[in-house]
Parts: sequence; C-alpha cells; structure tokens
Amino acid sequence: MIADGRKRNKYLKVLQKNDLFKHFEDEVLNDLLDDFEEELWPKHTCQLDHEKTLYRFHIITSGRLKVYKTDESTGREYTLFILTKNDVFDILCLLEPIEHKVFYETIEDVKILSIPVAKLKEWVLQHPEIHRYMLPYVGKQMRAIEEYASNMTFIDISTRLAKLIVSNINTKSNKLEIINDLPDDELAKLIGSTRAVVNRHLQEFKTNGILNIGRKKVEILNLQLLLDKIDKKQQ
Amino acid sequence: MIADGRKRNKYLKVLQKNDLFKHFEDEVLNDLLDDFEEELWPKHTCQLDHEKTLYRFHIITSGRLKVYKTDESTGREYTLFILTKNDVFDILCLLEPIEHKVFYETIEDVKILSIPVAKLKEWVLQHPEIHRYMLPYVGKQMRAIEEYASNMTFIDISTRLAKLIVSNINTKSNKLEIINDLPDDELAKLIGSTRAVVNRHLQEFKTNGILNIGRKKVEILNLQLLLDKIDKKQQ
DNA sequence: TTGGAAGTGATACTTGGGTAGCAATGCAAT
DNA sequence: ATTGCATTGCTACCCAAGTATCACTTCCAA
Repeated sequence: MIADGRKRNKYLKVLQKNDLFKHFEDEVLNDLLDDFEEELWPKHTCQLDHEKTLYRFHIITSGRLKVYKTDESTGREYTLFILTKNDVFDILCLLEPIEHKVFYETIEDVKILSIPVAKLKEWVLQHPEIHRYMLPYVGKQMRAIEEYASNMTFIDISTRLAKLIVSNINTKSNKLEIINDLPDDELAKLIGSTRAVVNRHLQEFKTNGILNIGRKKVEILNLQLLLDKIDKKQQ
Repeated sequence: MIADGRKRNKYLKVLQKNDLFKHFEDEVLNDLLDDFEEELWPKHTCQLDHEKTLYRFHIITSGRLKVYKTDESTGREYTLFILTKNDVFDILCLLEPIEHKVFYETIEDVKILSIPVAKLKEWVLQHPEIHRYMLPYVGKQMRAIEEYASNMTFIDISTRLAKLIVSNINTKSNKLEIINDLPDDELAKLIGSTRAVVNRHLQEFKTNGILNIGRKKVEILNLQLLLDKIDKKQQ
C-alpha cells in the first residue's frame, strides 16, 4: 500500500521531530515513508509482547504507553519507562534479535506509526550514521534504569514516592505531568512497590499537608516539604 | 612519547581482541597506537571518580575492577558491573559529557591501556562506523542492569544469592569464576544487600549441604539444590 | 613475631514493607 | 437510574532484611 501525498508529508514531519531521524535529509527519509502504517492502540490494550517488536518497528505519535517487566510467580510488575510522543520501541532489538522480556501496555489511546523491521534494517544498512544517534537514546534509558536500581537499593519507599512526584513536576506550570492521572497501582509499579504501601504513604503525605489526593489525581500543596523529605534521606 | 615497535604491536593485539575495535583494519587502528599508555593500578586502589574518565579512555588488559554506586548518607554501595579483560570504561561519556556518578575500584592488580579522550574522539569522527559496535556493548550492560532491577524488585536475597553464584559458574570447569574469591561484603554489594544478611544465607546454604565456605572461597557441593532454590521462586 | 586489620560467625533487636481482606466511593457503560 | 467495576482508604498481621555488636580467626606487613 503506497501512502498518498498528504500522508507522506505527515509521516515525514514525524520523522523530522524524532531524535533518531531528524538528522537526515528529507530525500533520505523519503525512502521510508511508503511503508509506514498508522495504528491506533486503544487504552489499556496492546499487551503485545517482545515478539511483535521483532517484526515491526514503532514510533509513538501520541499518547502514553508503559514498558514493564513481570514476575510470573507473584504476578507483580514494575514499570521500566513510560513512552510518549516521539519515543520509539526497543531499538536494541533492531540490531540483533536478542531476547528482551518486556511487555507493553497503553495507558491511554495511543497512536503509532509502524514499519516492518526488515525494511528499516535495510535502510539502516544504507545509512549507518543512525547508529551514532541511537547511542544517546539508549544511554538515556540506561541512566533511567540505573537511577531505578539505585533507588531500589538505597532509598525507602516514602522517599522514592516523593522523588517520583517531584521529578514529574513541570517546572513551568508547577503541575504534575505524565503521571498525574495514574491510579495508586501504577504509581506503585513505577517505584517497584505495591498499591497498599503507596497509598499508605500518600495518606501520610496528605495528613502532613504536603498534597491533596483525589481519584487518579495528585495535587501538590507544599512542594518545599516534599523536597525536604527527599533531601533528608539523600544527604 | 612515541611507542616503540614492540609496544605498538602489543597494543595492536589488544585492540584486535576488543569488541569495539576488532572490526577495523590494522592500518586504521594504527593511528591510535602512539598515544596509548600502560598503567598498573594496584589492588584496592584507584577510586578514580567519573571525572577522570572524562579525560582518558581506558581498556582493561588484565585483572578485575568493579564499577559501583554509593549512597552518601548511609555509605552503602552496590556494584553495577565487574569489568575484566577487554572491557572498556564508560563509552557513553565518550560521546557527550553526561554526568555519570559511578566509582571504580580495582579488585586486584589491574593493567590498563589508556588514551586521551580528545585523541579518541578525533579518531571516532574519522571512523564513525564504531558507533555501530558500541550499541551491542551498551546493550549488554543495559540488560545487566535491567536484570539487577528485576531481581531487586521481585526476588528475595536468598534467591538472588543463589542466582549470583549459579550465573558465575564456568560451565566447563563447574567452578566458580570471577566472584570466587570475594569476601561476603563484595558478594553483598553485587546483589544489593549487606554483609550480615549475605553471611546469614551462606550459612543456611552450608547447613543445607549446598556449598562449602572458606575464607574468600565458595565451593559448590550440590548444584541441583541451588538450582531448585532458584526455580522455586522463579516459576 | 606480633599487632592490627580484614574477614567470618553468630546473636538480638527493630522496622519497613509485603499481604490479605473488606467496606466505601466514584465512574462509566448500559 | 442501575449495575458493575475500578479505585481508594483502612486495619491487622507477618516476616525478611537491615542494624548493631561482639568474639573469634586468619592473614600479612611492620
């Protein structure tokens, strides 16, 4: 299926904004456009496993999607990343088919552009410069996991929760972003804990006048107290 | 200081065995040889911080060295990786000077080849193909941290310890490797725990007839029991 | 050879966080 | 409006793991 002119233009714009592809000339990107397909993945669906990512390469154009790991025996989960606009799936799998046991689930309706891995691999062979741009992207993810690991090793849940909240405050609007409308359950998975424990600490934060909590809503009342909580454990 | 022929040849051999450099022709590697310097870092020294890695790039030619993170407030540590022969230091810092708060310490006498980062950067500009080979290397480390994170989130220390031991058994010799001669303290840091707790579990393993322990020595008596311990928690 | 450091084995204590369970509430779909 | 489900708030309990401490042993360097 060949995309028409309007669609091609739309796809091109997506690539131009993407950290991996934006460095390339339009003509070069052009080779990819015909093979893109748009997909809409409804909220809370798409538990596509790592196998599917072996066949198609995905770019998110809107919505949030979490990458998570599970423990089969207990059913517990923890969230590695929340991917949003302009993020791509597992680029490491693009290079070599390494087993990577992660799962994906949309947090809300997500729009995706996808392209056959075979096609993209071919393109990459012709444009190996892209490897250079993959490294910072992978690096950022690596640092994120390192941060998670450090937190798990050194820091108690109450502080981890405070850090999670602070790190998702938009400095301009002073409001919570990305995680603002998640249930306690999902917050727990982001810091490697469980719903009950997170709620326990949220209640404590509330009684301390640090924040207000509503259904799927966290509103910060006293940022300084929250920062103090983090600093106390940090230094 | 220009290296003499014998040294150049030695350095070349090191590069030829390295996962990042082995893909290049000898003449291309040649450009690097003059700027290498050999260093010997004595056992338990070299707490060089991440700053130093900003100026020189290092390749290990013998010995073991750990990369670790610390928590200033409690003084606790955990080990990210143990680097051995042919491993290189932080390649991500080679690309962009991102802050990466890790520390290094030699486990035993370590021999290093090092080269100024500026020189290597210049070379990388001329040979950007190397980026392609960096990715699998970074990927492997990323998977290792992911594994650590999963273990911290899902699995109790007794099982983590069993996994650590099993994953360091040489399948040929059936003996422990790399971690065989580490004190309890260092084992603890590898699984994100503390000396006392690890020793507690090692004693338990001993009374169960799973292994024998001596000063800085772990000898496996019953591998099957150890594997059972892992499986029980895994599935 | 000897003193100190490093490593080990063990005890006792404390606590944070996991688990289970349940009632109340709000939301959304019909 | 009503039903059903997701989410929350809360209680009670348990235990793994962290902390502290001490005695003992082995090693090694002065």
